Amino acid sequence: MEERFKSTLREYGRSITQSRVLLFRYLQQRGPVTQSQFIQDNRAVADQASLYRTIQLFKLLRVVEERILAGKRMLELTDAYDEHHHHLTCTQCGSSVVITLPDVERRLEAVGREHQFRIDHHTIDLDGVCAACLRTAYTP
Amino acid sequence: MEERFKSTLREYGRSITQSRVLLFRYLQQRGPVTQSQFIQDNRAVADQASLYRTIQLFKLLRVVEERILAGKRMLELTDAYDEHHHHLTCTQCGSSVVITLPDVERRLEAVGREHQFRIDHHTIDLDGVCAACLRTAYTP
DNA sequence: ATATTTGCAAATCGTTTGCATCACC
DNA sequence: GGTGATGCAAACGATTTGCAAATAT
Repeated sequence: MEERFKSTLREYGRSITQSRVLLFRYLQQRGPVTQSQFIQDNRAVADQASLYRTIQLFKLLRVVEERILAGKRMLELTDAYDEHHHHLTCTQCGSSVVITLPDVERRLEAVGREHQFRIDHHTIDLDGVCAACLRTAYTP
Repeated sequence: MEERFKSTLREYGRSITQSRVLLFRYLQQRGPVTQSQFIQDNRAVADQASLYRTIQLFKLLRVVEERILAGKRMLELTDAYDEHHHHLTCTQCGSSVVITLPDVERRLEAVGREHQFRIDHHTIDLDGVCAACLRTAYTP
């Protein structure tokens, strides 16, 4: 997906700079991340101002999007730069399981058609408590 | 739902103040709203500091939650204080159609069980272009 | 060679806080 | 009457900006 990312930058006349590539790779490896975590983790990669500018650019080019997981606002690569997927997030430990839901998606397409909408994008995310946390929780 | 809201305040030893009730009603009428719009619209109801404190409290008590609709971060009453529903949001005109998806929800319950998660909450939102915008858009 | 991006420092914006006063129970 | 909530003004932190230097095309 890095190639597609570079093509996007080229396509819109943006430079393929070292820090942009590094930040893209960071997002690929890190998965969903809070904005503050993103800034913190990349202090060495670029100046704060540039980090904020990069987030803006990535949002503008739809390389990243915001998403609420277990009540927290996260940044994540969009489907075009990552496998399309959904999250099953544990509100106890914060862990996230990636899931795909092809059947649900087909159903949502149909719902869109029923309302004469052209569906461009959907969000489906689940919050709950994972098996591990359910096992280790306090029992009276 | 206002009664339930008041009970919640009572339950947690919080006062049922005039401004809290007014802000709750505002959210009921307004539906999803950006935080800045919320602040703007309620300058007359309470001081900025109180408005921010109210948002914090409402989030803490899970009266409101954040949600991303058509890429924008919105505040909205949670299901406990509003009918459980989902959004079909038009990215052109910003209009939002409320939909319910009982069959999809049943399916997601099952997905949770398959992963041994206890699902507490889910987010399903659709973005696209509504019939009206599709009709009125520029055609070459 | 030119255009874009970066770093730095300063400015700005939204949000939070302390404290005295006010409203609710 | 006592506790919790509010308004005000000041403080704070996160985000943005202008501009000169650096990097990419």
